[in-house]
Amino acid sequence: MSSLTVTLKDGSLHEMEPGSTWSQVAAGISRKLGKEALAARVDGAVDDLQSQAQQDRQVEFLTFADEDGRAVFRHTSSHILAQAVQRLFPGTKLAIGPAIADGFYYDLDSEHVFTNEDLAAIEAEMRRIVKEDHPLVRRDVSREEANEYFTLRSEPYKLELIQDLPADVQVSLYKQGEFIDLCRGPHLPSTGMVGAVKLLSIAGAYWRGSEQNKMLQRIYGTSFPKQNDLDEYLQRIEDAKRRDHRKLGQELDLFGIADEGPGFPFFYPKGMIIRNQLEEFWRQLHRQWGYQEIKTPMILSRELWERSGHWDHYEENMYFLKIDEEDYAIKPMNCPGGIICYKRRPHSYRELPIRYGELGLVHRHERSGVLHGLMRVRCFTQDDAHIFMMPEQITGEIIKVIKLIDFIYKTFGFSYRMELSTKPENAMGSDEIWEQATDALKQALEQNGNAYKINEGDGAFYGPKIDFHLQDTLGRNWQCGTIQLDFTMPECFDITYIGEDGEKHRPVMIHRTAFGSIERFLGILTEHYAGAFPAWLAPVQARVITVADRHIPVASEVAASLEQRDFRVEVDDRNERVGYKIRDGELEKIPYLLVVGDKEAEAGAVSVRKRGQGDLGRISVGDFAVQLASDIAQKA
RNA sequence: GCCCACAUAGCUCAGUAGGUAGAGCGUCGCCUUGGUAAGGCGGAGGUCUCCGGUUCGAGCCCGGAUGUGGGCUCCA
Repeated sequence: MSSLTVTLKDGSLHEMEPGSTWSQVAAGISRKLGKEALAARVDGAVDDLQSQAQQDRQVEFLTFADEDGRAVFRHTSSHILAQAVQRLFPGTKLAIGPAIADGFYYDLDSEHVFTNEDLAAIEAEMRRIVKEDHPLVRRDVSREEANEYFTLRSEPYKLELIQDLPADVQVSLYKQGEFIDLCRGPHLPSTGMVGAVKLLSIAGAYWRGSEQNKMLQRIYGTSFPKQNDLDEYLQRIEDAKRRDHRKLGQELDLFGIADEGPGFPFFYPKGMIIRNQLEEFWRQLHRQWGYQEIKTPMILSRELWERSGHWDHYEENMYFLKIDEEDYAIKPMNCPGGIICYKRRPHSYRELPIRYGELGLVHRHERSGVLHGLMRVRCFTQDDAHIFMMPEQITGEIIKVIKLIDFIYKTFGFSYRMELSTKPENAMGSDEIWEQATDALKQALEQNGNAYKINEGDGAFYGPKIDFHLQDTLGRNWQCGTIQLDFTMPECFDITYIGEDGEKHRPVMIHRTAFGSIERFLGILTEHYAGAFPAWLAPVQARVITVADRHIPVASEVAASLEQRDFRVEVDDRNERVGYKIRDGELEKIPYLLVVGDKEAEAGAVSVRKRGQGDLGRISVGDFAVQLASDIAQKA
């Protein structure tokens, strides 16, 4: 019988025996690939290595280095988790157990409340299953057979899943040892390939993500081919914890949240310096980019919020109050205030676009369970702006905003991705207007050459939006910047401009932020820099350290001279040894420590110690000032 | 809001069989005047988150509230 031919990733052809599996094909290519391959991508679709190889296919072998390969690896890990749980806790009902970014989870329903001690036991059982090295065997079955099986096993969630599978989907089961799960696959050939597993946490999760449904118990875990990789990953998690902005905010005395104000952050003097630097940077940039700054009131009348649509569409996030028997609301957004500014007098088309920037403090009611340090709070300062323009200015203006936001993120070295959110259920305005606005955003993105993902139904109630998502050190994404295009509010507030023709016309609005929220951005920055803020942001840029008490006058002179040049300087004249004060300064992550003793006093110099780099030697105060100024100018 | 866990000095944490609280760091005082990541000695500092219960007696056991953490849901 003649051999079969498949095309490999690099375009080369590979001959193989009829009836061989992808696994055998991989092994035939190289020993290494045979060992490392986890799954095969056949004509674009990921398949089991155990599947029979077929003639004339494009095949690519996936290893742990591939995202899809990792997903298969983790998916099999989640089956092992479920198997272990059912061995130790018979009667536990299984919901779903997918692979996620850095691991996997399984949602379980059990009378038993799982504890951390249970996790250790389950983990041990998982290792046993790995050691037992069960092959995973796929079997396609009829719906009737699947229903029968899971009815017999009393697995209500599986039955519900089967019922909701589209009619044309083949139902399949995967078996490993005594354990059988409903699963589309693909899977590793055998449980023995899962080298190292670790269960990380237990959390509640609603069945199918809906609060209407029962709360299940979710066990999170991760797995790697080698113990070493797992250890490295766990180390990374530890490092990330050390960078947690809540911890650093406390340690560096920057900001915090008191029990007296859940979700309402406090900024201490040092945190305030960073904040003010960010805001100064923002103001300077926005002046350059043609924005004018405004400030609008925190409390405005019910009538205004009814008109803007917030009263109907945003009520559950708002705080209300009465003044002299009249209803008022604390602003959850700055836009109505910006519109009132625009409306204070008529505008000519010659003035447009008008860009009103506002660092506006907004309050939003967030559910108690979602609060998280500075990242998720109940009051925050949006670096907002409202741009009023003619319809023909839309694309150009949106591209400008994208460029401005890009410039800001690059200043901090952040990577980000963009998402376009479309009309939500709870929306104002007609479908036509939404389509027009959404198309305008798409056009700007495409014209500017930006890649983006579409997020159906996630727009603001008044318009579609482009969101910017930054990635933090834990790999979490934070929504920061946003650009929202709005045809609705100009209508609600009946705002106009006088056109070339002398008639009134309706302007279009952009709502946008770059930082998103100063608070969240500062939280992200704190983690990004691990608290070691660059000199332009650092609360203390240099600290002068005295060697002995007799150097206090010289140290004060050095500090005064630097302060005169507008640097943020402190003197540590405590009666302690140099080593002690150095250690303190390093722990406080101060960019420069300047040691002043006899030698420096005599030479009119300072010994410079740069954060993380150690002693750089003696230079004059003037030279140091030049160096620091250069760091600040470069935002380095 | 929901599930689970946690809440002890300014901070980080011990407190093991219920018998009216401990350490390190920080702070204050004294000694030391020391050259690049912690000198020495001493002192002060706590209604053990709050409310209620069990008990002769509660930091510890029980119930509730509040807050925090990990998630779910929701968002900048």
